[in-house]
Amino acid sequence: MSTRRDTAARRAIAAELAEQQNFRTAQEIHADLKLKGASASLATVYRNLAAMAGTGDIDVVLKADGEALYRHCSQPHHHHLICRSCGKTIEVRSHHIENWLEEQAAEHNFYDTDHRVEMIGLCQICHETHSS
Amino acid sequence: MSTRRDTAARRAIAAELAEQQNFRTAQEIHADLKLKGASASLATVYRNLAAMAGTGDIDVVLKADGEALYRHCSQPHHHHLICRSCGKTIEVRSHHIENWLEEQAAEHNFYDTDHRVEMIGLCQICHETHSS
DNA sequence: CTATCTGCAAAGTCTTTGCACTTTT
DNA sequence: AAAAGTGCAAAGACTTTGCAGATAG
Repeated sequence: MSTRRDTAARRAIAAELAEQQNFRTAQEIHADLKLKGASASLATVYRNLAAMAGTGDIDVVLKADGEALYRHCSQPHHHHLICRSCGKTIEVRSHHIENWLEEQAAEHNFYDTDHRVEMIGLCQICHETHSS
Repeated sequence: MSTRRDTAARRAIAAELAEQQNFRTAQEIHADLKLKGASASLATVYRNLAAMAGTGDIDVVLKADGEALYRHCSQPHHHHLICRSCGKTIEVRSHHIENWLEEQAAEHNFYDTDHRVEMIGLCQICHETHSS
């Protein structure tokens, strides 16, 4: 699982990730593949996602309950604004933030730093729905 | 478990959290309590931590593998710089960041937002150790 | 043909829950 | 006593792993 052969399962998983814009759980990806006929076992989905995440091919974040969310690695460096109800994600970016983060790391003598900024809330639509 | 009675278990858990500065897992807290004689069942530890986190009495973050880390609620709002090797945590804070985050949320019409900023890297000590 | 990958099912972790019993109030 | 908390063990959810069979190179 360290190397990366071009298998049907891996292709299907990669395709599924490429097709969807939002973060998905391994379970969802597995279910979607099954629906589309291009099934792969849950174990295989996990193994491939882990491999892809390991090589940096895909992004991973953790939901509030600890479940992992995967998404195909995108664009330049950025962060997320996530709706806690519908899961909609908006990418945000700012040089200010990046700079500040790097300054902090340097100031405290940290090396090989990486960071993650996540904001969760209710998007307008869900907010309106909930308050009805 | 919604209200908060003054029980031995809750006191022991709160004391344990107050005593330690770093983030601990529920399992660790449970083990430590057992060692100190002031044991409480794992289920009780979880129930109390959940209750305390719910009322905002303690902070919760998720480890990379999804396990929850708890820590007695500290100071004002802040974020963390964590050593990926030894786990040392440094708290960082900045009005700039907070403001920027709020602006972003507002700009995208998000409500009831919360956010988390985490930086991980190697602290100086671990960096030196690793490169030997 | 050999190294890998996949499926399946069993096993592991962390966490939650049902229920009878105990402690608070 | 009534209400809330606790322990224990069973149950859940997500993820990992062992192993035989299938597949890529």
